[in-house]
Amino acid sequence: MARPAAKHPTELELQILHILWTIGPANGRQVQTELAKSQSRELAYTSVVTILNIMTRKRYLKRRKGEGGSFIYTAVVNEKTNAGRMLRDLVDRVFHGSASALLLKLLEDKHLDPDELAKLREIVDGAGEASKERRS
Amino acid sequence: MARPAAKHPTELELQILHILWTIGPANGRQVQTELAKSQSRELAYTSVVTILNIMTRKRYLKRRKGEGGSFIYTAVVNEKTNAGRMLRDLVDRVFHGSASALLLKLLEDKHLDPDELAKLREIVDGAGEASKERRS
DNA sequence: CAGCAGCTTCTAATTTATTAGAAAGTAGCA
DNA sequence: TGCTACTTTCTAATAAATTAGAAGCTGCTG
Repeated sequence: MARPAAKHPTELELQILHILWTIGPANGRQVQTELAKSQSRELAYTSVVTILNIMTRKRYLKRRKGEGGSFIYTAVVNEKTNAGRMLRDLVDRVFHGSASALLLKLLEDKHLDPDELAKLREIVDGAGEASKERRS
Repeated sequence: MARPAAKHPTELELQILHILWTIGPANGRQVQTELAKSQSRELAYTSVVTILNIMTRKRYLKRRKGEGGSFIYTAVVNEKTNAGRMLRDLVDRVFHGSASALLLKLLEDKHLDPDELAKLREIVDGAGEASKERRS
């Protein structure tokens, strides 16, 4: 028993999912173009299709015949759902199940850009108000 | 060019790091025992040592000769630093750089246990207060 | 000193992930 | 209809991750 199958999409798979979440159902050629454009990842067409088929086997995608004869791939996994799963996994594996530890880390992160920090404070203020409401 | 080296410790490596962060410097035998205990992962001694050496090569650990003749392994990477790195990576790769999106997801997570939720609110309240201070 | 109990290092097997060429199929057009 | 420009599928190679046995070294102990 070597290497268990990964619980989450791999890096390349995530990039492809991101493309499909963004532009919607697409064929291999479009995915290849988008990969080259956004991710600066120059892959041969057959490489892209190989990954798409593996992702279909893993049930990350489904495919159907399109007009032009080529397959159209659609993301089966939902972006939000996936993000939630991966976040929960990080909480479990890296923060030992403590969401609050993660939040503290998030707030102390020096690499956060000011805009994001402001937005974070807004959310945090809002949630603070909301919980004050509930308490009174 | 197949498979680039992983940017972060793999699952098994993370479990081992966790052990060393918890009990401090340890030899292969101790790590094996702890793995079997906490992670329900029964690995042969030589398997554990192989991983420890790979982790040493990757600069995750350093090792020195101990009294009993066996090597003592020490974590080089810091737990907080690593958690921060992995968190930032998740923000980038899964939440497209938006820490606030991650926070919203964290707050809406139905799988959070009540204790953690309470702690989250506390932090969020505190941060809310703090930012109110700064504004006044 | 011989042997054993322990360690390290070497070697190797398996699976996943990544990459891509070769071969085979298909549909439109000259 | 035969060529061409696509497509898909098959095959394969490489690297990392995981697992572990075989071989070799070392220091006690009877």
